Amino acid sequence: MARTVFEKADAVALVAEVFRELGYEGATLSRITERTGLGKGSLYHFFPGGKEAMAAEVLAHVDGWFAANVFRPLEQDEPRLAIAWMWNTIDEYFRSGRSICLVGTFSLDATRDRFAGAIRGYFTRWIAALQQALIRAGTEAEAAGRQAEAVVIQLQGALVLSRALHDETVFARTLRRLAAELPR
Amino acid sequence: MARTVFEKADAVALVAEVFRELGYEGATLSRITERTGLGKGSLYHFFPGGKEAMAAEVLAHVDGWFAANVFRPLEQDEPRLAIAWMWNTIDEYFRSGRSICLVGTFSLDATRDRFAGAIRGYFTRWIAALQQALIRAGTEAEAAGRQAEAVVIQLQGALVLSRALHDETVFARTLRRLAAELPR
DNA sequence: GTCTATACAGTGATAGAC
DNA sequence: GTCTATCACTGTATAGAC
Repeated sequence: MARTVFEKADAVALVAEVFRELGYEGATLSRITERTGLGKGSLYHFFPGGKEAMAAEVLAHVDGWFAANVFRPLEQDEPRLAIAWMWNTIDEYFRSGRSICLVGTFSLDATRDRFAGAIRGYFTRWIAALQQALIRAGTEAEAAGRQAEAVVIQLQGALVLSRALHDETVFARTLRRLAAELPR
Repeated sequence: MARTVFEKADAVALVAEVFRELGYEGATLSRITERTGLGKGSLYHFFPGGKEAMAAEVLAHVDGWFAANVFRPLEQDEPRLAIAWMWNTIDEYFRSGRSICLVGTFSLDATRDRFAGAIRGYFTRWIAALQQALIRAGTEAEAAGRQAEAVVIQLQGALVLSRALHDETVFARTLRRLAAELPR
């Protein structure tokens, strides 16, 4: 059988998907091995810190992706454009609700305490970035804060409900509703 | 050491709390034993079906509680009164966001597939009950459906964010915002 | 970098004494 | 009903060959 050689970046992306689907506790090493095709040897070569290091790197990877594709545009680009861009990016990223938010999953059980800093950082930056964009688009500061928080809440909630009902239309519908409520 | 004798109802309530805090995979038998004070002997006496039966009964218990305290009032009582009652009940139940939704937690990882029916039933009945109340309060049917779904989404999302940020005010703020948007 | 073999604690579950 | 002892198995992690 042909050996497949991975780079670390590939490994992180593959492992991320397993954590996303199964949660931290549900993602056992054997399931990670089985779903990624990476043997234990490879996994511990890439992540000498073991399972906790895998999850930490995966969180950092997700945060980096959002920083580049969502947070920075909101912070720096033309605000209405960045907000419109966010709806599309988010819809693609969560595959219209079929995939879910790894950070959200980690928030709900005791995994939160293991990665408290990374989890808090992700959400606070998202809310702050969106608030700034709204302010620059002409919204009053306090209202912008409330609105930004409400958007993140509804995205997370829509992911929960989408998955609970096996119904992708929930997420798409929520995105459309939010887009209509915010400055365009 | 004094032996404490439990009834099954006590056992279900105690076990529920462990699943809520740790999730299905995180709630190992030893952690359940340690946090409830119930030995394995007692647990398997109450739940011959093992861990999966524990979670199933816990889900049924949660559903029963919501049926009595949230769904039936929405379905049968004066709608504006039932909606006002819901905000208070929910706030207490989730201890203002410090506690989270067991059904929501189970929705996000592979646990969903284990209890798909119970999970879907809980959310569909909640949304349908709220939609009916809104219709009886004078809202047009389709708008009532959208609004009911949005409320459940935002409650779930607020629980995620509350926990992620260690910030209870998120949940309280969301409840107030929702209460202001719905008929009173 | 990937594999195999292996350590050893922890997993869900059962049986029998009280 | 509750306890203790124990089962077979899976959990994370490590070591060494290639």
